[in-house]
Amino acid sequence: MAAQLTNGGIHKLFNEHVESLVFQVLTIKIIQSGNHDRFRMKLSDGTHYSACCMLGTQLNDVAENLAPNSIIRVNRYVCNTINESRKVAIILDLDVLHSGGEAVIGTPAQFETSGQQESSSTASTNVQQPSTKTLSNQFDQPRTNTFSRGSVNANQGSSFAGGSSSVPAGVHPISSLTPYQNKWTICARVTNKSDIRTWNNSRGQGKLFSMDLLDETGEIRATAFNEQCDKFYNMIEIDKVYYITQAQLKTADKRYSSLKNDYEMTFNQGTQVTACQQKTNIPNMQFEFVSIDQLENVERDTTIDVIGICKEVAEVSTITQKTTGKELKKRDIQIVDDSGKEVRLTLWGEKAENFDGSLNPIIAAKGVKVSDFGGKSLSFLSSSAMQVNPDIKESHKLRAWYENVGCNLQTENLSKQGGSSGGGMDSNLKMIGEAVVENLGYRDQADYYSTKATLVFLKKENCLYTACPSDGCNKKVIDMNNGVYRCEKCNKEYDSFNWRLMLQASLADGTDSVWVTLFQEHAETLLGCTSANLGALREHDENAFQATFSSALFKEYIFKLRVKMESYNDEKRLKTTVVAVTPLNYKDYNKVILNQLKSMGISS
DNA sequence: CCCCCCCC
Repeated sequence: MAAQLTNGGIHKLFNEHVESLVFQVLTIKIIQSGNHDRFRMKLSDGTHYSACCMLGTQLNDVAENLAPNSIIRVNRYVCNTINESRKVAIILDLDVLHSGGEAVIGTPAQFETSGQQESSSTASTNVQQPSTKTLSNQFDQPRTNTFSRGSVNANQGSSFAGGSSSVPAGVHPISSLTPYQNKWTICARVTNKSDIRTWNNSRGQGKLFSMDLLDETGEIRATAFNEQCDKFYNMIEIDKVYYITQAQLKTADKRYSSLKNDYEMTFNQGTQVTACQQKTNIPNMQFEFVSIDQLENVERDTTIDVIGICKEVAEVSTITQKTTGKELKKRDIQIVDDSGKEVRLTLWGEKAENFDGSLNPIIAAKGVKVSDFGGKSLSFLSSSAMQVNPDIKESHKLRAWYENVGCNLQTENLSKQGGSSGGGMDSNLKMIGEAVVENLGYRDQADYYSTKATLVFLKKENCLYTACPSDGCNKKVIDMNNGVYRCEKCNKEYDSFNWRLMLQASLADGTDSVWVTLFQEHAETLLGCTSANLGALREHDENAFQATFSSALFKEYIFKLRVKMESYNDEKRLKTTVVAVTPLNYKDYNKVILNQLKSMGISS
C-alpha cells in the first residue's frame, strides 16, 4: 500500500513544483478564521508527514467530506513562506483516490519545513506542532497572502474576487502587485518574450530581455538584466505558465509599454521562476482588436492590436537604416478584415524572414505601431507579438468571412503604394511653412511630405563628386594623383571614376523656404543634364556649366521631402532630403487641392 | 540598468 504514496512527496511538496503527489491524509482540521472556514491537513508520504498543509477555500466542500487516512492525489499547489522561514503548502486541487478507512501507512516522522531540511527526530505521533490558531493568523496576514483585486489589506484568504475565478488561492493576482509589497508569488503565462538585447551608453553597458506576463486579472512586463538575463532567458518559453516569486516592482514608463499596468517588474537576485506543470485557467494572450477601417482614425505612433487575413506577401528585402547604416531585413504583407479594408503590415528581422504567407494565414498582431506614411500602415515593434491562425473566435469568424465573401472582394487599401498617388503627389501635400509649424522632423523617425515649390537657388560648389565606378557603390573615391582612384569602401583602386551629384538647393513657396539635398537622379531632373555631362562641362566649358544652373532656376515642381533631425558633432540640425521630384502638372495638382478643400468642408 | 523599433 505504501508504494502508491509518492516517495519523498512531502519534501517535494515544499521544495518543488511537480505534476502530482500522492499522500495519505492523517488528520484534517477546520480552522475558523473571520467569515471563512479553512481546512488544514496533516499529510504523509509514508516516511514523513507535515501539518503545514492548508486547503484552498475552493476545496472546502471536498474537505468537509474527507475522512482521516484517505489517500489523495494533489494536482496543484503552491508553497508560501511565512515569517521568513516557515513554509506552508496550499493545496489548490486534489483527487480523492481512496476515501478513509485505511490504517496509517508506515511510521512517518515529522518533516521540518523551517530552514532545515528534515527533522532528525525519531518517529513519534506526539510531536509538537504550531498551534492551529497561530498558523491561521499568520496565514491570513495580508503581507503573505492577499487575494482581493487592488487592495493589499483584504483578509479573506479566499480566492480573490469571490466568484468563479480560478486564480489559485495563495497566489497573488498580477493586478494586486505594487512596489509596496515584497513577498508575493504570481502564477502567470508568458505571452511574449523579447530577444536578448545589449546596450552600451554613458550609464554603462549590459544585456537584457523582457517578457509579458498574464494572469486572469491583468498583465505586467518583466525585465531580466545581465545575470538574471543569463539565468532565465533559456528557461522562459512563450505560452508557458510559471510561478514567479519576488522581483522588484517599479512604476512603468508609459512611453515604452502599452501593457495595462501601472507597474513593471525587474528580476533580481531573489527572483525565483518555476514552471507550473499543472493545468490552469490562465488565458492566452488578450487582444483588443481595432478593425482595419477604424485605423483611418487612429493617430500615428499609437500601438494597437489588429487581426486580418494575409492576402498578399512581399519578398524579404534589405534596407539600410539611415542613422546607423545598419542593414535590416523587412517584409511587407497586406492584411484584410471584414470591414472590407486592407492595410500594409511590416515585419522585421526574424519575423520577416521566417514568415510563411502561403494559404492566407490569419495574423493576430498585438502592439503594432500605426504609421501615417502615405495613408495608414502598420509596423511590428520589438515589443509586438504575433499569432498565426490563433484559435480564437475572431479568427474563426474572419476565416468564414474570407472563404465566403472576402476572397472575391475588391478591398480598399489604406496604405497607398509608396505614399503617393497621381503625378507623384502625396496625399500629404503641404506648404513649406506648414511643415515648419507642424515641427516635422522633430521626432525620432523621419517625416515625409509633398510640396509644390519653386527652385530658387542651386549651390554649384561641391555639387559633383568623383564616385566609385563599381556597380552600386557610389562612394567617393580618393584621387591618388597618378591616374588611379581609390575606393575605401571597396578597398580597391580604379583607373576611372563616375561623376555623381549631391546638390544643395533652396526651395520656396508663398509661406517659407527650405534648404534641401538632392542626390543623383533628382539633381539630374532639375538640371536637365546627366552628371557625366555636367562633369564634362565643368572641365571643358565653364559658361555652359553656369548656364545649366541658371536655366534650371525658378521652375515649379512637386517635391517629396524627407525631414529628419541629424546630429553633426553634437549639433542638431534639421535635414531635408528630396526623395522624389516631378514637374508640376496643374491638372493633378488642382485635383488634390480640390479634395483638400472638400475635406475641409469648403467647396463651390 | 533598456526604452532602438528602422525603409519608402
